[in-house]
Amino acid sequence: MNTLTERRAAILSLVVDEYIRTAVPVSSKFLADMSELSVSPATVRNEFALLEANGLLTHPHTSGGRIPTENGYRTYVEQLMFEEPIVEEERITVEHQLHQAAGSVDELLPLVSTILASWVGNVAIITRRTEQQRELLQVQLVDISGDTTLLVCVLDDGTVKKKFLTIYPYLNQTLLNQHANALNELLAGLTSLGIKNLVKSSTDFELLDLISVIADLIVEENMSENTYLDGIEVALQQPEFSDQESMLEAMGYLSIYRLERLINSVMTDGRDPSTRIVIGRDDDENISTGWSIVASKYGPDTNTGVIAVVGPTRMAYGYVLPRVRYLAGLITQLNRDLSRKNILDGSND
Amino acid sequence: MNTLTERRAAILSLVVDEYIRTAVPVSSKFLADMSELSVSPATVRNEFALLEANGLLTHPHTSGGRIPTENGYRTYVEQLMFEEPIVEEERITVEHQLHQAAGSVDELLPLVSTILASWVGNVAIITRRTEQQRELLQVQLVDISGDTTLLVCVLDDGTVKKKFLTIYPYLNQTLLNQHANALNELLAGLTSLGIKNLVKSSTDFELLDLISVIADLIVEENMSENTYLDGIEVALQQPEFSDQESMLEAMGYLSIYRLERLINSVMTDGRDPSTRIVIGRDDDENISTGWSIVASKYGPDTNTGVIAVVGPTRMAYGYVLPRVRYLAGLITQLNRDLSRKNILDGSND
DNA sequence: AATTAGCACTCTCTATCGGAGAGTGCTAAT
DNA sequence: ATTAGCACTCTCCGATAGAGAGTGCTAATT
Repeated sequence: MNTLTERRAAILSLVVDEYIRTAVPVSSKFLADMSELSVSPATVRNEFALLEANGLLTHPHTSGGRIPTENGYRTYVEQLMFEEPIVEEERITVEHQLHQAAGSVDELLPLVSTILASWVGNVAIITRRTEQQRELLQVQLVDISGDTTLLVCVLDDGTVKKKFLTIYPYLNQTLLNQHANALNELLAGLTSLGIKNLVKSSTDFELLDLISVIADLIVEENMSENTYLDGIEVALQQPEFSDQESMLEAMGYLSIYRLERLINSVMTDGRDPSTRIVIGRDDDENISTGWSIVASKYGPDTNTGVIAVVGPTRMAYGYVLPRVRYLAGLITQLNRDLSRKNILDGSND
Repeated sequence: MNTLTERRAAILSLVVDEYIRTAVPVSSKFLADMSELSVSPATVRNEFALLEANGLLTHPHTSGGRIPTENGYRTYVEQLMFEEPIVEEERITVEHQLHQAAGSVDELLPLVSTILASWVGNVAIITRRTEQQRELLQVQLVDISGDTTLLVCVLDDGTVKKKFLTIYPYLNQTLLNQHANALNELLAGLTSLGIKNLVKSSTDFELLDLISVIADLIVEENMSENTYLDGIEVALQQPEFSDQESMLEAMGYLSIYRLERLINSVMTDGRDPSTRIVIGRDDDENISTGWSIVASKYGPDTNTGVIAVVGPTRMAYGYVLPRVRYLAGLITQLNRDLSRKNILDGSND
């Protein structure tokens, strides 16, 4: 195994940069002509050969220039990549767009996913963990029809959860209101866990079943409400998907269900960093060959959610990474602002 | 203009059927070899020439067989098409799948769109009109944080609508409950129109602004909640979209926002039939060349919503139409069952 | 008068060929 | 260690040719 000399690293870096930019294999002549290297094509070719021996470059056919291998991309990302800084103008644009969704997380996250997707020209996905510590603010029971009652729970982040119930014997709205009042007195301010503990501690409540239903409903994960995906169309314009077959395959790969599982498994495999780049078929991940993920956890908790970009391995990592990280920080900040506001308000009561 | 003799009609029908099936231009020899016609290729060619003169057929290049024009498809659909009956087995499968979503319309419609899409191999879309006559069942006001209050409205079909408000001066939860009780006494059982009339009739209510907000919120159209789309992936597998460009163009065309407007405009242009087939660029519609729509209104009201299939003009109309109609009827029936139940339950009180 | 056989014609499709161009690997010279 | 030189490989592109499919038209047939 040869060492990665400085010049060799520079050449690898240039090949990756150029291939990412143009999607065309990079030739020795092209690199030699660049002022930065001031060596002849033959020298570059020698370095090519060594980089290829190290498994960092390859060439699709004998006379067609070099492209990075997956390991080449990994080396590039870990050691060589220049992170394209976010210029003031970009920052202003993003924050301007986000102003429209200052209200709640429900509005914030889909907007951020759209912004990220169009920013980096790839698929953007944001998953959100259901906050286990959310508190129940209010319960409501509404008589819809003779045998259908609607249970409505409002949580402290403004989320509204509902569930249709069938309650025997029939309870009219007046009775339902009485029950709801009793439930509110008992449960308001509790988390799902708190409610469950309450249930455990004593069994002489009326409506015990209903209380359990509420505890479950609060923490129910509903993927379509907690995962936001955007950018499929723009991602599919890349030359990687220039024929119908690869395009359909990509569409299948980019299904929100698959990606949601994938992203979460990548970020919850015990590694600590809040930001990860997974390139191609990694040993211990079930990512497909040809695909990469740039993912970052966002807060305020270590477990709040993940924001990620998914695209072909030929991805502008140096451009994508800072932007994913930046938006993750922005979401964290906005979340923190919201919850701090709640705490302050609470102490005012 | 020549008349459409019986044999000429049969030939047109066979060409359309065959082209729909294979996406390959149909030759005179092929039709002559079919037992049904028992004429020579030369005769078929003569008929071809006449059909072409009438603008019902065309040929993409001199020696490549005939394909239908948009007018050819229209004549086929209006006069010649055989409607493929739904066999018992299909019916059972569909009704079995729908059993899972007996609960509410929210669960029913996305499932139906998925079923329809995979059934006909094209994009299926279902739009739902917000029912203007829905009654408000209950209002809730929840204190989220010092300057944010959540308004929650439950409607008589089980829909829950919410809206964040900023109320000055600050009202704590006890005060909010009092207001909510007052609002419920005043507004429960009213439609949006009823509430607006109430507002008009007298102006001495407290919280007049809030009442207006509620009236608006009840009838607020939220497209993403009321439109269901499925089948893009399966539709894009058709040979019409065999290159990246046409595929991307199709993806743009199949955007849920465009289609939602399109479908509704097609079905609300004053024509009476509950089922329509629009083929290609029609004079008075803004459908694109190459695309067709098979749409049907569903009930129980004349205005409840539309279920439709969208795909290339080379669409199996005889297969799609009965299935769209069948599912429209099925939705109507299920809706009717639901509302009848409500009426019966109401009279029992 | 309608139908059909016959035939020349057109156009597509596919394979093949060849040359230009790009890029490489290797060797020998610097 | 670097580089000039050169033979070699492979792609890309256009031209060419032949097969095949299908047509339009004319003249013969029913």
